[in-house]
Amino acid sequence: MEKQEITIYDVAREAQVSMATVSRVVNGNKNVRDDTRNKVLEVIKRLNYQPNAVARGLASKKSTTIGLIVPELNNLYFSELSKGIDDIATMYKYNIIITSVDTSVNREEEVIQGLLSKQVDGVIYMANELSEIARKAFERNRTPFVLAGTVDHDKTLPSVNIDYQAAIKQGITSFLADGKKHPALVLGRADVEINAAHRIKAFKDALTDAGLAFNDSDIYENNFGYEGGYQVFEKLQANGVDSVLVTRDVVAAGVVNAAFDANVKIPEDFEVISASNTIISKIIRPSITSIKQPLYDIGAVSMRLLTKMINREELDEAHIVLPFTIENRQSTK
Amino acid sequence: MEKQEITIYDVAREAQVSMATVSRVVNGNKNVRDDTRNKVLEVIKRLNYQPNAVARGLASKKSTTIGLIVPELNNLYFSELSKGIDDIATMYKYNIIITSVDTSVNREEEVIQGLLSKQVDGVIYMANELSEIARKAFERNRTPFVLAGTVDHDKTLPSVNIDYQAAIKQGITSFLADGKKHPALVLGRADVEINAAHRIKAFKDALTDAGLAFNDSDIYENNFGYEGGYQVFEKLQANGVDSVLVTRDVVAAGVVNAAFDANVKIPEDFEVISASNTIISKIIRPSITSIKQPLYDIGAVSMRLLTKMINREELDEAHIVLPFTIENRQSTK
DNA sequence: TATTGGTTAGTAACCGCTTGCAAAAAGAGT
DNA sequence: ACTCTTTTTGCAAGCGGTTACTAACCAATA
Repeated sequence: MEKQEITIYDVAREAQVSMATVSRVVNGNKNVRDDTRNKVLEVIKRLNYQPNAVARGLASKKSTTIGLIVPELNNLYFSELSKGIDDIATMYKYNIIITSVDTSVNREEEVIQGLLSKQVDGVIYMANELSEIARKAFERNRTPFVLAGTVDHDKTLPSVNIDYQAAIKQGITSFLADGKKHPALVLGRADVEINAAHRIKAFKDALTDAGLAFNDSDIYENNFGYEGGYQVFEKLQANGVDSVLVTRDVVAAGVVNAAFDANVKIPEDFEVISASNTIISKIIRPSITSIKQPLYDIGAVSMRLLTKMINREELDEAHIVLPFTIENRQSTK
Repeated sequence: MEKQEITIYDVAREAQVSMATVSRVVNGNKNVRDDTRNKVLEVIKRLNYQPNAVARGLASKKSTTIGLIVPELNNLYFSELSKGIDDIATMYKYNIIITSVDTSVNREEEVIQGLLSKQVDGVIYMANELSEIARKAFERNRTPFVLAGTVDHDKTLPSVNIDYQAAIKQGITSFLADGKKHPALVLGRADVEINAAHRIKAFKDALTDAGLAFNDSDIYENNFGYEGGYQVFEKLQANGVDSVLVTRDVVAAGVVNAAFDANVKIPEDFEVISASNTIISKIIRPSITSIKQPLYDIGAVSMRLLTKMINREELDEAHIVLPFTIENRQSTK
């Protein structure tokens, strides 16, 4: 008893109207007499008709689907952003095709083309930085794109961010205010833009403002997660660093645990701030003071922005900067 | 200069062949002479032709897209599963439409219908339990479904799991072996199947085997994350519990921190095991002994299973049980 | 040379829906 | 009753592919 899929034809026949009318009813077009509409709705319900979204997409050139590009699936930072996106997407009846792109592998072009071939109505790109490949792919197309929590120096694409420079600067300044003399910065790769142009610059600025000299060796690159953080602490200590701002929370957790294991007193002798406020910062003891980015909101606002672009509404502002705060916990005074 | 989308017609015209031939080339059909194929491929490259996946889907009734249903996006447990799924999906060229379903809201039916209307080739359902709504929706359809880390007492649908009962039992037994006298179980809701039929039963069994009495009050329901875990510790202590198995890792983290703050010595006076081995269990001090479910593998195997079902291959086994281990950390002896 | 059979390529129907256009129906006005 | 509008409805042409069927081609075999 293979169940036949019910099509718009079946409904039309059963309701004794044309498929055009059924289509109008389904799409809420008002040019339908009330009793006709009711008749059609009754049949739709009776047959349990469900429009085929693919056929619809082909005919209307709208898929009610958006693409989401993330660097890693199993990372709370992006999960939190995704949640904001998902909630708004649901509200506007969009589905989300999620694709993870390990930028080290050269699959970005392919992934973006794949999304476009599925006729997504828009794409949200989340990473720390907009890669050249992605930029070019986006510029070649008229599909709307939004960058969420992603730095783009050209500002060609709409984006939603916080002021990364201000955040880092405030963090470093607070170290100095607490009497620390030798702050450091631990980040992923120093050559990606969000780090080079924003974080490192902010770090320099904070030092300069305080009359301190900047030294390249105070920038530590680390991409190796918790273990990496744990290991980098030794270097930090060897170099006399007494306070550190770490971009990724798991790395920060590694640093804190290493300090704890080395009997270094936090925050008295060593302070830590993390740039992503996930639950890890809160759970670990000592808990970690974090730059509290409104991740959920960044996601939600990005998605809202995307819906506006899809509907070709006027954008008040294509580069939205959301406020951040610093959540004080035990790892700073 | 609105760029026209290149269609198969354009390629056909340019290559002076019919669209059928282009289609064959694109789909790797071998009934094409080599020089014809090359000519077509050259044009495809030159025009940068990208087949429209929607049109393709309509004509072929395959979308090369699968649906993924998760309870929460921002939960490391599901993220880890998703990663396994994603990697295999990528390998087989499937895209993933991810949808989160808060089961408390009654949107499950709608979500599943939405996925089906998009003509997904298959669906992976991840939750702790297969809801009745989902079961019915799945049974009405011939779209392949796989349950990943999800209990289904009827075993009507293919699934990939670990042996939850054995895992819990082993955990509780280890408490007793360590000399603990009063173990407890903290879980989400006691009435969902994975808990009632598996975890609670295993808890009872372990006690019975050790000649201890089971008491309903040793089952604690808690769905409130870290804070909830923190609060439940007080009750545990008041009731004389000396060891606890907690299903969610953040809840376990709450318990551990509460114990720490209450100066209760772990593991000497209080032992904790978590049923999900995410990074949180590893980072927290004392680190938490965890049932190490092969989450990534569960995801990967589920996806592989789904591809087999999609291709109508014979299934050796529709209910796969993967091995688990217990990762000993500081929260147990 | 006629027959056969395997390749290669084209024709056109179809997938299920949207939508512009025009016809039919229903009101309105005189 | 008749014309002029305004609404409601149907027709049919796509949307961009896949694929069954058929025809053309070509070499091999009888």
